[in-house]
Amino acid sequence: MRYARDLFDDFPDPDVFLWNAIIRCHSRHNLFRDALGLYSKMQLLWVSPDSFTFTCVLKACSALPSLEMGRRVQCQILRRGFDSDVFVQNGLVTFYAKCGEIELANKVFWRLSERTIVTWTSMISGYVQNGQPLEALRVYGQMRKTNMKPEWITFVSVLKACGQVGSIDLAKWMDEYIASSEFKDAVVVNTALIDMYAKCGSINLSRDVFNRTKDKDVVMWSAMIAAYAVHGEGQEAIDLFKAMRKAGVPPNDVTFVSLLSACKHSGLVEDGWKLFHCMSEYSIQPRHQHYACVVDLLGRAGYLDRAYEFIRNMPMEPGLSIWGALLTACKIHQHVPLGELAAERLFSLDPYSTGHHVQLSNIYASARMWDRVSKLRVLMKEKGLSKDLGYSSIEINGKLQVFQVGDKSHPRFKEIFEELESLERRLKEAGFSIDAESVLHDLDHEETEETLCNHSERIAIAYGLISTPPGTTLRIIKNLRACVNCHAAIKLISKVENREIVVRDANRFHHFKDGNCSCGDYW
DNA sequence: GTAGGGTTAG
Repeated sequence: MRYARDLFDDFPDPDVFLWNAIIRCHSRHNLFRDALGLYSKMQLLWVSPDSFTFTCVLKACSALPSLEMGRRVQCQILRRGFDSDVFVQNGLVTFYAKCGEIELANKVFWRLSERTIVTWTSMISGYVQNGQPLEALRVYGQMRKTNMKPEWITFVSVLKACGQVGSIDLAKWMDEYIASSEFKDAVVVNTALIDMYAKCGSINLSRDVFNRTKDKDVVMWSAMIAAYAVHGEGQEAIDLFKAMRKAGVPPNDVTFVSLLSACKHSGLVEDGWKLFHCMSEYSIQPRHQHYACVVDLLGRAGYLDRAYEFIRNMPMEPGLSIWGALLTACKIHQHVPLGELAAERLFSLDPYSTGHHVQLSNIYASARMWDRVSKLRVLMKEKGLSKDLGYSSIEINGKLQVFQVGDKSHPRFKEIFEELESLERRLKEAGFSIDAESVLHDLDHEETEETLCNHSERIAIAYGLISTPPGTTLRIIKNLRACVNCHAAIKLISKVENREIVVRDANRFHHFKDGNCSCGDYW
């Protein structure tokens, strides 16, 4: 790289081809700011950029990302008449999507007179990256209507969208479709399939894909380990890691993040601790993320002091995820002093995050320190923090239903609320208090994120109960942060109503049947 | 010599 730059600098009067080459060279080495600097310099020297220059520069703007710089580049593109060049326009779609400006990406996309498979794939993956999987699938549907032939990258984005939606029926349909295509043995596509099935709740189908794929690479092994992690099957993840070593595939840093996260969800503290310390055997430097996993691992298991000690001995400055993990642990184990310490660090690192305030508030509430709860509420109001609305979704007969707190938009909402009341009655009779969180609610008529989630979750459960006959599987998919009481309630419902209930909370699955839950974790 | 991509997780 250095050598290339020296050569370039020695050139008396580089033309646009040379400028393009050196800009691309910097981009390839992740030196995006330098690439953009060179682009500015080139303009100062009156060298006219061409379509190659613009695609490279847009890529650098996307990678940073820098919305402001990209917009300036777009002005140049218009001024110089490159607004019909399909490469440049594809770069623009990607650029806006990577900056989170998905509407602008969409605008550029539909204005184009010509769309290649890359354009379509850029738009689909743009929606996926911005967490809008249904839009991504819609665009894919539109693409199919034009008889455009998908490439393997297109499938990867579509599979990711399916995983985000969480519908197992959709997942199976895509799998069958791909099986009939020329990409059925592609390792990258199969890796995306493994990930998709895991996110749709079926670890067995993930494993089927894994088993049938030859020449597995490190990414595929890691994806399968991550799949076990998300399903709370820590021992399986560790066994797979052993098999991976036996197969002679060296792990990478991502493999270890998945492994450590598998351990922490299964309470395998000592295994996780050993794995963390054996990373150097593979010449992998633990990153901040690995440290965060260990803090989580120790913290969830209740070793709060050990976790704090570990943080203090870290070779790098502990960031958001470290203190966040400690705060979560303090919430689980109701440790007020350490929770306050973690929250203090979080507030200074990220003063305007609602989540951290809510978590600390919940720690206080669980310790019944109501005065501190109110003080915190005042602080939140002063900072102007708004609440994030929690929502839940539920899949019934392949159809996805989304509920938000207090949602009355559903045509059968009256029935739903009645079912909810009857549900609470039945639970109370059985000795469960599902409404513990509403103590907080009653305190000052303001709901925390958590009570909001619980509320929509309960609506979702009620809806599932009135829509499905006993004996069927109920899948509650998104964003559920079921508290201990809700967990107990779902257990009971699975028994009383003879239903299998699959719940996905923030990061893993829980299968409820006959009053039992197969993913234990800390509950 | 240009564009889209698989595993990390609250």
